[in-house]
Amino acid sequence: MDDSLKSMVLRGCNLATILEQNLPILVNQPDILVKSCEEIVSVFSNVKERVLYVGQIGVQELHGFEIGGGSREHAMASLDSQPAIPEGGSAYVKRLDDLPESSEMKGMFLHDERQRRQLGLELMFGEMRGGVGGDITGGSSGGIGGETTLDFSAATSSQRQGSRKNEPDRVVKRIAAPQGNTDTPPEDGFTWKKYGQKEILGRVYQRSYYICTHHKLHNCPAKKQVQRLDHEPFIFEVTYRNNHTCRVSSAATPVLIPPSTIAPPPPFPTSLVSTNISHHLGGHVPATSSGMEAGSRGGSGQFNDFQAVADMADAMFNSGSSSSNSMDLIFSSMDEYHKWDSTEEKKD
DNA sequence: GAGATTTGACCAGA
DNA sequence: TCTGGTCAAATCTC
Repeated sequence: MDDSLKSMVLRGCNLATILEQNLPILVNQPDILVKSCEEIVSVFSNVKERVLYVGQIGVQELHGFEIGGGSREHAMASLDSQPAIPEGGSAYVKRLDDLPESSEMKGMFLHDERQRRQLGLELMFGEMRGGVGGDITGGSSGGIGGETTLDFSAATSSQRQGSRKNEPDRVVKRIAAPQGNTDTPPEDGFTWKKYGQKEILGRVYQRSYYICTHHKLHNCPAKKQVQRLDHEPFIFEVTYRNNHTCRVSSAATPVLIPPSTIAPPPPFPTSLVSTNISHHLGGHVPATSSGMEAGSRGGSGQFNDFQAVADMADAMFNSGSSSSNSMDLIFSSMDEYHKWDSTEEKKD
């Protein structure tokens, strides 16, 4: 893990600490509370993306959350070693709730169940049943609409317990319902036609079946299934099967694109929210640590930061419709970060 | 009227 | 035989 990544993690921890220490005051100032929560989510989401995309520790660490139907003891398996995956066993990633209370990883995140769910942090540890042997690829983000992707493209059909023979490669994602809307599945940038809905044994909610609307025109074989989770109706489990060949949406979320082909996101800019907290709280914010300072910037760059953060937050948290627009917004915001970073580095 | 959605029936894998 | 996935006719919406 490089220093910038460490500083980002420390920064997220510090923000959480600040939030915790000022919680009694912030409960009466919901606007600031929400902003600070969003910022913490953004920081850790960015860390997650960088880790997964850069591949420094990504897949191995996620494997540490137990793949292979093992016991609770394996849930926090050593990050230094790959857990054993039983032949033909089911694979899943342990839920955050299953992590021991002493877990540092768990301690990094908020303890309140509802808040975690709202922020989508739990999605980083989403439960998964299905195949074995595939890679876990990084989702696009945390927060509302955040997602966890498990790519089983590398798994053989014989390894997929419960799946049918010759079933095409599939990717399972968990996506929070946009704005808490449980009526409509989250958009992913592609256009789908619903061709079936069915009650599934042992499931509370019906599963919906979709096929790419361009399957006739472009002979596109892409399909997806959308299933609401029994215990968390605000979260959809979306199973993608087959790659799109239609290329109907250039801005669509690149579900199946290998992480290695995606440029790592730039370092997340520093926050103004924490500054705002300090301002609003009249100096209740504790002294910054080295981690905070490593990520802090001042001067005119703050306005750009704020604007970019606002844009990104708006795109990530408020967009429930056109994915292309939101993704454009996100990437344009990232471009802004990158430009700003470059200029700052030149100054240094 | 065209396209999307719903829903019951059918098919095939386990 | 059971169950998940798909088909296709009926219905709905624009």
